[in-house]
Amino acid sequence: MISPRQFFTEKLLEWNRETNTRNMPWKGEKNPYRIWLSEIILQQTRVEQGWPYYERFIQHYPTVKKLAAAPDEEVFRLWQGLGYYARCKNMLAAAREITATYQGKFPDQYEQIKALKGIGSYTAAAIASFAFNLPYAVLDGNVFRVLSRYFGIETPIDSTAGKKQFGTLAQELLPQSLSAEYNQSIMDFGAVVCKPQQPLCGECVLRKKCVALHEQLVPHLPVKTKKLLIKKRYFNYLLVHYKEDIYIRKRTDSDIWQNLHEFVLIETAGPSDITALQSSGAIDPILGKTPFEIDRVSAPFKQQLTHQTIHSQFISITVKKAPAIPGYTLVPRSSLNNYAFPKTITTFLESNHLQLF
DNA sequence: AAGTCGGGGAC
DNA sequence: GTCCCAGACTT
Repeated sequence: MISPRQFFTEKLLEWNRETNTRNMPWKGEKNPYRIWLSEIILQQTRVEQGWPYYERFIQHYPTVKKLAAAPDEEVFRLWQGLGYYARCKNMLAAAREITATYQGKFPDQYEQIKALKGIGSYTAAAIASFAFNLPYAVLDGNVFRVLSRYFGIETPIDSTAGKKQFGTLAQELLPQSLSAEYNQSIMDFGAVVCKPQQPLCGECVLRKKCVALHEQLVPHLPVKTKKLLIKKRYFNYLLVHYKEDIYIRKRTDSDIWQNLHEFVLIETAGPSDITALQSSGAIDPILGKTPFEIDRVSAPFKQQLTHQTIHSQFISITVKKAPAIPGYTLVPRSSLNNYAFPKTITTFLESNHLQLF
């Protein structure tokens, strides 16, 4: 009698060879730089969303040295719209580390790979196995889901105990000589068959021994404990025009959108308008006594983030003298396409055809 | 151990 | 609205 574990591994590999038709530009790739780039882009990101970004980055930066030599702002512009911008910053740091320390040759040992910025246990295992055939099992959202269902494990995957338990199991299941193929198989299987919603249990090659299916636990697995708390925030953006220039700054606080740019921000606890902003004295510390003229006020914009709902509006004003606004700099409006902005701002800009009112 | 970091697609 | 995606880092 074949054990559940052996059944699992063999059926998975068989499914990959005979049934799996999932195709991606980096599949079968052996160039560690390309594998790394795809893994960074795809962290918490759907394949369909990351795909065009991957193509663009490979075109602009065919080697890690090219990426390392690129100006920060240019790279952030390419990353614009993809989210989780710390990935971009860490990616650049890693590219420069690889260039400086390893002469541009991607390190081929797990510990060296994992020591690079932005590379955690998942990405290190992915690079180690795909590029170098090292026996490290990947543990991502797909793997958690497939393992928890097939083995009927109810330990929360977002707990320390869960990560340890699933990590140990995943490593034990890995066929050491087939790490690349196996890792690819289990992730594709989780994405195509053992999906989060409406998994294809009817045609699943593991169904005979799937604990969750037999105990009707499929919709309840995997278990997560943390619940999401979503805050509402209200951003009032002043588009302060001086001649052909406008004020912007780079966000640096420990907050969302680090390293992206924005216009003059007044955050309020609730919905506000220009009259309320003036009477509350919120504008004084920014413009001082500089007289200004209100040109136009935009419709409200809403953007849903994982932990926050951002309500924003854009207020266009003109000044005849250029005040010193702390933290902000004047740049030509025509140069705005050289800077990376958050989605809510690019959406606003595009809705106005870059006319800024 | 818990919080936080984007944007988008499926339901 | 909800969930979650080829996770990692900070506090």
